[in-house]
Amino acid sequence: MHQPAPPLATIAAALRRERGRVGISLAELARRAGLAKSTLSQLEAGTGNPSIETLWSLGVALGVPFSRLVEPPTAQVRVIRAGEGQRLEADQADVLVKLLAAGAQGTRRDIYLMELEPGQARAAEAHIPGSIEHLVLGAGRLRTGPAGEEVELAPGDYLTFPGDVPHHYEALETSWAVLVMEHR
Amino acid sequence: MHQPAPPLATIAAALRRERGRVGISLAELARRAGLAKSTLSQLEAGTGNPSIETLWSLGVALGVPFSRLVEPPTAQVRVIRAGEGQRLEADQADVLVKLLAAGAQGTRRDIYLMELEPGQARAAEAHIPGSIEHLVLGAGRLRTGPAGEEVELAPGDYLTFPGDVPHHYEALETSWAVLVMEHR
DNA sequence: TACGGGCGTTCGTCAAATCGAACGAGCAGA
DNA sequence: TCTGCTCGTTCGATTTGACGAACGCCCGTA
Repeated sequence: MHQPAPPLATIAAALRRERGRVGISLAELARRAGLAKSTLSQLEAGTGNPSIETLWSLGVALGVPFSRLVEPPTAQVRVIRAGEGQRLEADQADVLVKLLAAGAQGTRRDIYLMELEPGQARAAEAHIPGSIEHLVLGAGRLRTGPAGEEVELAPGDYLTFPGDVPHHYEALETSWAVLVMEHR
Repeated sequence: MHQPAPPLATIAAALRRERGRVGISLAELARRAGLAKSTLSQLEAGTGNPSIETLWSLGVALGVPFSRLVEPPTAQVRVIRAGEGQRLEADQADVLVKLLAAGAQGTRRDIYLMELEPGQARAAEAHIPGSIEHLVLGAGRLRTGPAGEEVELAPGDYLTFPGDVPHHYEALETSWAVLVMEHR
């Protein structure tokens, strides 16, 4: 898998953008980050290849997570696979998954409503790396989680776990849940 | 705001982990990334402070997004039981809002659990422009929506509407709902 | 007009990251 | 055993990123 963009220009743009958002001068940011003005000046000019520690301290000073500075601004077009919601629906008879709101290009979350009938445990494949699942049980009883770390949920319970490892769903009663899939 | 972890050791661990996942040798990875073996060896040992380009090429060679290498292993399994969790400051007595998952600065969605007692209608100010609210009712009956376009919801119902206009919440019974706030 | 202060850039120096080569270890096969 | 290969580490040489100082610039103000 190829990464989309060379980060040099991206970082320069991100620094200018985030610094403008905070509303401080280049010199002020350099002070807060503990860097030399010259270093920051070159970074914002697109010249130079900062070390991790340098960029990290800038992230801290700007109050933004690290990835904000290296990844292209609008969460690069990680296409939400059109069939992803329906595929789950198709291959298991006693699970119904409804896509409530698809994250448009550039957003990072899909919202599903999942209805499950009691039956044997269902295994789910690992999703794309970096995805996270958030789940709130609406009704019923549900045993779910990453393989080996399953948890039993009651209505109103909230569970989050990485979606990029194999995990299980097992409805102990007829259940439904809200599932928020968070992509990277 | 402070970032959680010093990235030096995190990177070393991430490199070993991801390389093991791909199943290639240190020398092979160095070859694919176009780096000297010695450089990679020191990085995996925790010594050194790689430049962005160096770490980027490793990300490409490993086929993982960049942030995978610098941020601590993001998600673990976490459960918030129906009664647990820290409640947010409620501006009205008969509403409880619980933040289940905050979008770490820069992400675009927060997940809330909202509990409402029946009472008079509650008006919400308009949020920041571009925000969208998604709501799935878990139990009870809730009448909500933008002013003038309120809809009555039953358990399992899903409603979405712009959050940047004034809107109302009115619980007809004791209710709870999952609220996903989508920003920007 | 001259002054002080902050701004962002440029230049020379130094420390450090990267490189290339050599090393010992492990392993397969003749 | 000996050969040939790959692995991962260590050690000088060199490129290069980070620093500090100086520069020109723009504003308020005396």
